Parts: sequence; structure tokens; C-alpha cells
Amino acid sequence: MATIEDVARRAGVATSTVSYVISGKRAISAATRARVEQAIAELDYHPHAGARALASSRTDVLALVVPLRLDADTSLRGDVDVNVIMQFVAGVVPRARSLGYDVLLLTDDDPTALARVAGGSSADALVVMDVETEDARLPAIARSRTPAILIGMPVDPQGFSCVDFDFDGAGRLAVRHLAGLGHRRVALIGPPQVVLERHTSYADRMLHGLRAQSDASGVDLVLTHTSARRDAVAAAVSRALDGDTPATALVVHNEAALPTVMDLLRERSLRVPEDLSVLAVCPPHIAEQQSVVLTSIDIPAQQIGATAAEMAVATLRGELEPETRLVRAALTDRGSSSAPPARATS
Amino acid sequence: MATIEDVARRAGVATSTVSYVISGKRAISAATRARVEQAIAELDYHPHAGARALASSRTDVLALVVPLRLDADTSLRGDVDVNVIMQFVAGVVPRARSLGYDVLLLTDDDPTALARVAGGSSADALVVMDVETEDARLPAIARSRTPAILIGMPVDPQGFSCVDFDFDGAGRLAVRHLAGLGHRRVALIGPPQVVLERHTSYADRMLHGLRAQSDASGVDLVLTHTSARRDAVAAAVSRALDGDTPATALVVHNEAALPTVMDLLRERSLRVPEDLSVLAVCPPHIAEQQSVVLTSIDIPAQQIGATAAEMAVATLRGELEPETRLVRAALTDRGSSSAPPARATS
DNA sequence: GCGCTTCGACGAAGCGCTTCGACAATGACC
DNA sequence: GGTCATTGTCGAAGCGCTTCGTCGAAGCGC
Repeated sequence: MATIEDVARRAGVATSTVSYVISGKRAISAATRARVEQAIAELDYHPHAGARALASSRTDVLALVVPLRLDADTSLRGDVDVNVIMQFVAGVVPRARSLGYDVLLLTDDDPTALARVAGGSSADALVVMDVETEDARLPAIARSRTPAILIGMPVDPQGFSCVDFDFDGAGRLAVRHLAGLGHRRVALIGPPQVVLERHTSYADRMLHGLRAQSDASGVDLVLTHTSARRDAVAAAVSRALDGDTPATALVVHNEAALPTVMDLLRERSLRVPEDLSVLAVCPPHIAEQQSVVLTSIDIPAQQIGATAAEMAVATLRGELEPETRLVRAALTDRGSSSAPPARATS
Repeated sequence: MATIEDVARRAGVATSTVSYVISGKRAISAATRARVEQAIAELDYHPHAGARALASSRTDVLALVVPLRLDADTSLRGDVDVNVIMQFVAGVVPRARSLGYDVLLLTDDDPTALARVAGGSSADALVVMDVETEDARLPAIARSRTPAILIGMPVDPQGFSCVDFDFDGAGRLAVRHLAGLGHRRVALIGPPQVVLERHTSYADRMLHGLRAQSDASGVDLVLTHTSARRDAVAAAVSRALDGDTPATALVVHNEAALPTVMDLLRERSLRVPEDLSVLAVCPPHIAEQQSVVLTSIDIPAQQIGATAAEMAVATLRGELEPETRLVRAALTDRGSSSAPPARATS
């Protein structure tokens, strides 16, 4: 591999000049710059990342910590959807690239990784996915003095910037949308209890939004939680629909259970949206793939990822004070919600 | 951050001694080792990755190139399932870690990435996903003289090792399984035409396996290909089931279309497996999430990933000559296949 | 034409680590 | 008791780059 010295020799300049041509940190005459650039091209020169990191104490690398804990049966953990993770990664990587950073992928099942990467200056900053309300990793990260962006909303962000989905806004939006169509009784088919326990924050915020808007709009709210198991889903659906005053709209915030919900509705001969409105909170491709294409509120994972990458770089550039950003909820109407059936409007 | 010199001073030894304690490349007395290790612990010392890379010309990093080309509408490309990519990543990362390597994540939508990483010695080896039959990236990789493991089977591997799923074996296994149950007419609901064009190799190999075993077992084969669009899926299903001699079993090698296939079967009031056997080629969680839990042949993406990581490291250690490994197909019986209905057995 | 600033390029000192050769100290052997 | 390996440690030379201080040359005003 060609070194900066080869380039300098070929261009007839000092190595420092080559360095300045590349970094643009000092003025270089047009003629010299041209010669150097030509030499770089001719030699197909690429600066040695390690040497650069050593000399400049910057790596131009972002470390991304994703939840990849594997279950015994080799399938991924159920409560964090892999699609969402991937969307998220797909948001971080290209944005980081466009800002001049590569991405080092770490999994949170490796407790040594953070220390190694932060302590060993393998990355300039961390982006940590899936940060829990009380996250055990934060103190160690804080100690490493490495800038970090957290995805999620810990109780104590310890001075880090955070990005997250505006679950509160999503809850409000869902109810506002349905109330606007005339619904007066809405049921939530929520995420399983495990998720609730690990992510108090996001489930809480969603509930808070749902409740607040329900109160404001005069809507009755039925709350259910379920795993993806058919019997559990059936029980939740039953709670929603089999009471004296059945819900006229379902808000499904549980991707895994979604196909089963749709299945059960068909078994009950309920047409969507004529007999029952359904609103999903999930990625768009999931909403589109159901037996009835669903109106949904997206979790804009990709945008959150991109935002996190941006914030990380801004922080490194000293352009950003720690702050928390919530990415807004947006509803895509795909026709699975409409006015409630006449007999239920009363 | 503490440096190796701080450690050396504290332990009362030379920096080289510290280095040898860490690398184990020379004999060190137990007493000295203990002192050094204590100093390392006390100072929470982590070697500087860049300095190490510079001095040793090794980074202990694997670069992983994943297909993340984004569609205009921000959803991921349809023909490579994100779940499979993620499974794959989930195979590579932990295995790489356990072998002492971190993973740098590159996307194949960034044409400069490979040159930058390979040329700039940011990684010791590449693992390239989704390599096509005629892959335009290979010459550049070969030129960079960076060891690489390819996922896929290019016509000309250019001296690189390859790993891939044994699609031929999967095809044979599918037909053998169904033929063993008594089926004499089997239909394939295959991947969309686009995929076929990009991945001649894998579709071909699957077809080859299906055909070979069909011939051997005396089974009639109906081949269809479809996108996930409902009308297209309906057409494919119709081709399979509406002829004079309808197929008694479906092999579905098209995850996106799977829910729709199941839906159509229900519309036709076909019970699975009593009236029709269904065998899916897809990740297990997909098979389990259908309206009828499906017998399936897994694409063991995670295992392929782990294998790729292993091969990469083995190659770096000089323990592996270029070779192609096929990861075997395995069938998980979940009860969606059985003997064909009596009237069709004749 | 003199001193002044400004511009562009240079040289050298590290950044923190690995690795090689050198070399005491120790023990084995005759 | 002298020779010869062996073992354990040290010192120093880089690895390829950035960056700071320096300095000649050119341009300016007077």
C-alpha cells in the first residue's frame, strides 16, 4: 500500500503538504494541490486509518450498540422486532457515512465491548439502541467519557443526548384520529407484559397519550396486553369486543400479534373497516402485509437512526449540547378506519 | 486514558514486557505477569486500537458488507428480506467477537466504502453478503488484496472462499419429503422474477434440486413465480391448483407472498394439510407466524453468518485455503404436510 | 528600496504500540 | 568451574500520519 510519503515523493512536496491537501486545514496553492491530488489518484492512495487515529486521536467511526441477544433457539429476542432494528441500522449507517463516519457494530450481549471500544479509542462516539428506563450500561459509558447518543428515554440520561419516538404523541394521534371518525369506545391491543416491564417508559408514554386524548375527546378506553400466542391474542380481542359495549375500533400496538388479530376478526365475520376500525402502530411494511391493508402509525425507526447519527456527529463537532429529541408520530391512512357502524354510534 | 507506558511504569517493567504479557508472544515469569496484570486492572488500561493497528498491521476488525440499498419510499429493498439480513448479521457479529474481532458495518450502496476500508487498512478481512452470480464488486476486492469471504456463489469466485445455503439440497429435500408422503404433483410458488434475475444462481440451484428429486421420485412439478401482490399471488396459486390435475402440495419459496398464499387457500376452503400440504422455505419465525403453522425448510442465515466469520478468521490465520462451503438444508416438520387426499392419490 | 505582513511549504516531533535483537541471569552438563 | 542453552527482560527502531513552529518568497505601503 502506498503511504503518504510515496505520495509526497511523487508530487515533489513534503508529507505535511500532502496531509494539508487532504485535510484542507491550511492553505495550499492550486498548483501544488493539483500535483498532490494527481499523485494520490495515480497511486490509489488511501490514508492508513490506524495511523490517522493515532496521530489525530479521531477515528471517524461511530460505534452502534444494537440489541442482538439471542434466544436459546437461535431466533432473535421477541420483544424487539428485528425489522425495526434493521430499519434503525439502515438509518444510522448511511447518514453516518454521509457525514464521514463508518459504523462499528456492537451487540449488547457482549459486556466487554463498550469498555474495549470506548477505552481503546476504536470509535469517536457511541449510539446505543434500546436504552431502558433504568439502564445499567449508562454509568460505564459515562465513566468512559465517550460521547454517546441514547435511543430511548432513561430516567436519568446522565448528560447524554437522547432520541426516541414520540409515543405520547402517537397515543394521542391514534385516539384523535378515531374520535374524529366518531368512535366512542376504543380498545388497545398492547405489547406483551415482558415488554412493559423492560420498557416501562415507552409503554407508559403511549398509555399516557392514549389516556390524555381519550379524556379530552370523551372516548372510553379498553386496555389489553398480549403475547403473540393465539389463545392470548384471542383473549385480548375478546376483552375488547365481547363486553356490553364492544369497542368499535382497535389500536394494535403489537406487530407479532397483528396477523392473528386480523385472523380472529375474520373468524368473527367482522369486516374492516365497516364493522370495526383497525389502527396499527407498526412499520409500514407490516401494515401493508396484513390480510386487510391497515391504516397505521409508523415507528419511523430509520429516521430515528438517522437523527441519532446526526446528533452524534454534531456532538463530536461541539455543535450540540445534550438534548432529547422526540421524533413525531405520523399516521398513514390506508382505509382500515372509518366511522363506526350506525348502531354503535349512539 | 492510560497508555502502555503508564502500565509499564506502574508495574516497574519495560513497555515491551507489558506488550508481551498482553499478547503472550514471549515467555513472562509468573511474578512479572501478575504485577503487570494488576497494573492493567488498576489503571483500567485498554490498548489504543489505532496504535496497535499501526504497529502490527492488524486491526482485529472484520468488515461486513450488507445489502441495505434503500428504496425511494424508505422501506428496504424487497428481494432481500431484512430478517434474513439481520439473522445473518446476528450470526457474524457474535462469532467474530468470540474469535477476537469487531465488526465494521458497510452498506453496498456506498461504492467508496470497500476501497476506503480495504485500502485504508480499517479491517483485516471482508465478509460480503448477497454476492451475485456475476458480481461487479469482486474485481475491486481482489485488487485490494484484502482477504474476503463471499456469501453467495459467483460464477468466478476469484480465489475467495464462499459460503452459501445448499439450495440444491433444499429443493431435493422438499420433494423427497413430499414424495415420501405420497404426493405425485407438487407446485413451487417461487420468488419474483426480479430476484431470479439478480440471483440466477440460487434460484437455479433450487430449481435444479427440485427437478432432480422430482425426476428421481416420479413427481410432477409445476413452477410458478410471483411478487407479493395479491393478484400475482392469486395467479400463481391458480396455476398450481386449477389445472386438470391440481397439485396436492405447495412449496412456497417466497416469504412476502406467504401470508397471501395462506389467505387464498382459506378462501378456497382448502384445509392444510388435509386438502393440501404446504411446505415453506423461509426462516422459522415466519413459518410459525402464518395462520397455519407451517412445516418449513429454514434458510439458516445465522449459521451461514457464523460460518463466514469463522472462515474469515481462519483465512487470516493462514489456516484455510479458499473453498466453498454449503450449509445444509434442514426441514422442521410443523404438521402442515401430510399424505395427499385420497381422491388425488391415484 | 526598506521593513512589514501574508502565503505556502517544509521539517521534525510525537501519537501508542509491536517486535527484533541484545543481553543478564540461571541452570545443565561434562 | 567453565561452557552452552534457555529463560526473562529491556531498549530502540519504526509503523504512517497530524500538527506545530519555522522560514523563504512574494507583495505591500511609504
